[in-house]
Amino acid sequence: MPELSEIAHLNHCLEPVLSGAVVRDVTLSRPDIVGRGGSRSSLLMGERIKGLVRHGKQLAIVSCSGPAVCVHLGMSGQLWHCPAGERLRRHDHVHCVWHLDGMGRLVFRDPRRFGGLWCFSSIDELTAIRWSHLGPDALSVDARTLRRSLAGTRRSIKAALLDQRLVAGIGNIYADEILFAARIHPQSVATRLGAERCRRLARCTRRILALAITRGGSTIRDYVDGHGQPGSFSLQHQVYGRASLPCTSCGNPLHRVTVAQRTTVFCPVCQDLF
DNA sequence: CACCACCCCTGGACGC
DNA sequence: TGCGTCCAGGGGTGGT
Repeated sequence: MPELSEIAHLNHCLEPVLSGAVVRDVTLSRPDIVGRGGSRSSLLMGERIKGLVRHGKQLAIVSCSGPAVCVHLGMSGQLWHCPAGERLRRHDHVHCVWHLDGMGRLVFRDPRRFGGLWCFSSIDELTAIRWSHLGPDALSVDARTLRRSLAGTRRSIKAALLDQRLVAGIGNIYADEILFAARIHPQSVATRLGAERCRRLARCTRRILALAITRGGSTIRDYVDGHGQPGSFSLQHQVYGRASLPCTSCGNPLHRVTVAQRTTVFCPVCQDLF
């Protein structure tokens, strides 16, 4: 389940490999995964790749002459580089393959098809159309911005953190991990967090995500990085997937509730309700 | 406008 | 072993 950390790690893995590569051909096995009426020809065919740009959970592949493709991995999406001469590790659910001139292939695979590709004439157009409604990137979110965002909503803090319009990049796994680190109950009303707790929340958000990036992201089921390697942050999850197991801090059993239609695990002792 | 329920989809876990 | 059922969740949509 790729979130910001997984996409950031992907960015680091793929950028050196893709920068300067020329897209010789594109195989689009499932045209319906391309949004905005895009087609095979609008997927950077013949373009030289300039670099990658990430915002939240989304990654843009930007070409030197302008056109850009936005990649969203959704729930089960994978994007990896297959070096020249190597065979694809998996063929099932591979929806798009970019054949790079002398540089192997870039592969997009997404079994559940919650992800997709979107074509734009430039990174500016992509930013204006697709990213304009997203909040600031969670990796560098500051307390003041976070507090301003939270002040305008009466939802639970967990629901607010998952809302990409307020902060971009936090998914279900890291929302729980961040709230545990900040010792805030997920069902706390967002507006009731004062300045001090917003500072703590912003600090924990940046720290947890940055730590996860250094570990190569979480591995839950499908996730692999740009080289096809699984991440290792799941070994460090304090609450996610640990319902009824002892809290790593106080030893009491962790609780499981549903918040904003998402499974939520927290420690009722360590995390205060506001 | 704010918020919530529902839906899309498939693979894996689990029970019988 | 094999089959049926349930669950996971990002984000779009439509209803309240």
